[in-house]
Amino acid sequence: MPRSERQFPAEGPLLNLTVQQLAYLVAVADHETFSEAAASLGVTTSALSQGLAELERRIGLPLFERQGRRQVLRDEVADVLAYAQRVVADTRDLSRWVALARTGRVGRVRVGMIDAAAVHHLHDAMTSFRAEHPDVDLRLVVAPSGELLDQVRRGDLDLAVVVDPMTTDGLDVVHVVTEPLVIVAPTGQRIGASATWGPWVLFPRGSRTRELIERALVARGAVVDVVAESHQPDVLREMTRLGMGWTVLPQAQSGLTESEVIVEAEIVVAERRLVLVRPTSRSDNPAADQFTEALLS
Amino acid sequence: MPRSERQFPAEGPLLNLTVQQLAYLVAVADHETFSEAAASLGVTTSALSQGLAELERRIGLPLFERQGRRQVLRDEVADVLAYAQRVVADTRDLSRWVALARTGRVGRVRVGMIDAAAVHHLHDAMTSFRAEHPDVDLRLVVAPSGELLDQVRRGDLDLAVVVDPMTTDGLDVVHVVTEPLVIVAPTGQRIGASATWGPWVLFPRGSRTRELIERALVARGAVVDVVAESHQPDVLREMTRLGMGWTVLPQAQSGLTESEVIVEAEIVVAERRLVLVRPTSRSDNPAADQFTEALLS
DNA sequence: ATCTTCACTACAGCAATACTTAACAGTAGG
DNA sequence: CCTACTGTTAAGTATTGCTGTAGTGAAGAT
Repeated sequence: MPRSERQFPAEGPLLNLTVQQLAYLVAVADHETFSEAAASLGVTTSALSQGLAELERRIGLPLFERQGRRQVLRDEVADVLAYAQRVVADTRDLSRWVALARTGRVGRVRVGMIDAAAVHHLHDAMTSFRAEHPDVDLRLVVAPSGELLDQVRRGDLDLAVVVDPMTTDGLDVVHVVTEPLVIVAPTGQRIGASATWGPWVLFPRGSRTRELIERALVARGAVVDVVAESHQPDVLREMTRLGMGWTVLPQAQSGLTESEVIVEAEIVVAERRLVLVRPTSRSDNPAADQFTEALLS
Repeated sequence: MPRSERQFPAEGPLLNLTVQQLAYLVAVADHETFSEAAASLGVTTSALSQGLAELERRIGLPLFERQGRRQVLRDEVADVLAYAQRVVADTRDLSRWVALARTGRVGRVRVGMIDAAAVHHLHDAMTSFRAEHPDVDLRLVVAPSGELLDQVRRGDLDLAVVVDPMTTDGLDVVHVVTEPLVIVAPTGQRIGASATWGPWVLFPRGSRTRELIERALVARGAVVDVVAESHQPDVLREMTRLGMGWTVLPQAQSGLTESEVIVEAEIVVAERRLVLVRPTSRSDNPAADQFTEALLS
């Protein structure tokens, strides 16, 4: 159908109005004259006049009547004005919300962290972020690095703090902290030559940290015979206490104070880099940007 | 300020959105895919896609995320969707209201009538209009023709039924009814030769009907000596009963039945044309159009 | 594995819109 | 009458919104 033929929206499902035009109407209702109203909106009187004429045309009803040299709203169209005021007010609210959302002060951040990061390294940063951004909906998933990376890639998470992965396709990676991995011998045993170490209770096969640990142990000439596995450092630590075997843990989760570690030679066998990963195309979540900034500062 | 520089509405008072774009958003929320939504609105997918992209750009926040080959609303922006739904719903209501207003089924009609029209000639037409257009706010002013004409010219009335005026500048005039003006003699007196008529109790000087009456009486050779005046036909009629003098009244207000009038020769001295007047520029009040139609049919 | 379908996007071209400035016109008050 | 103040109209320009066509990439079929 040629659009020029339908002079009236009578057929039509919906009036096509702009918020701008409605704002004009509201401004005119709030000010004595078109000129004042136009000034209050920062447009020329001409623009206002034309805009209102267009609004009138689209609605198909006369909205104004001349009174002397001014033009005033007819009171028949109080309903239209009420509508305009409602929409403009709603839009103002939306604008404010958007302004907040764009600066990351409201929004949602879905964060993944491995346990060490959540509990030890970034706990304080997270609590202070919560305090400073109370309106941000912060959701935390604690899981092993591999799972978290998958979720970031799938878009289920906005960002994650994980052990530095090998493949970083489609991800932005920023270093957060490097933590030492320390050997923990069963209760009562000394750490001697690497050939005497073991057997081991370690993180499960497939885990990134396990990989780092195995490589480090092999490099030092240790035999890596694994007799038990767990994702939970607590569990591994307890097994060493029970004498089941040796383990290697992030220092923060080893249950050893720094001084305890230092007195033992050779106890640090490796280190792991914790990194923050985000999808590369991430100009899209200001709240996540804010969170990232909070973590890195 | 060059408009191209302000990339973001951040500074900005108000987002400039169109109802159309919001309708797109709502449609997308209601349908599985963009294609369906576009079809439901009768536009191409391309238009919908571009429209939503534009909306996204103006809001400055990502609204969608890809899921496989579709694009779905992010749930972070539930607020935006709620806003859009509110505005679209309001606009739909407005559209309906406007449709009614344009066909004159809602609105306001300010009507002026001289007493004879309101009470005798058009009473039935008005009551049936009320019944058929219950949502039209009908306001009636009863006053002499001169006052009503002024009010129509000032725009205080949408239309009026008055005695056919001499000057009709800026007014549309349609004939409604012609009514005879009959002589009423004081009780007990016969209507003889015109020279014997009088003295008179008549409508006030300045009244249009008075003018018609005087002219007619003079034309018939009567002496027009006026001893009392009133705008109210009842009052004039009563004065004749009290013997104060003769009068001339619209037949309907004379208190005489048609048969009573007919038996007397010479009793009809003139007639007056009642007309409906409206401002010439009157494509602007559908309710008034409807009312006019009701009166004339 | 490739082919097809689906769901959306990019681009060109065109009409309509929304501004600007400048010139105009009607009214009120000296 | 002149002036100041309304709002409107005209002309020119940038922006917008649409259609149609031609992609692109993901899911599913053969």
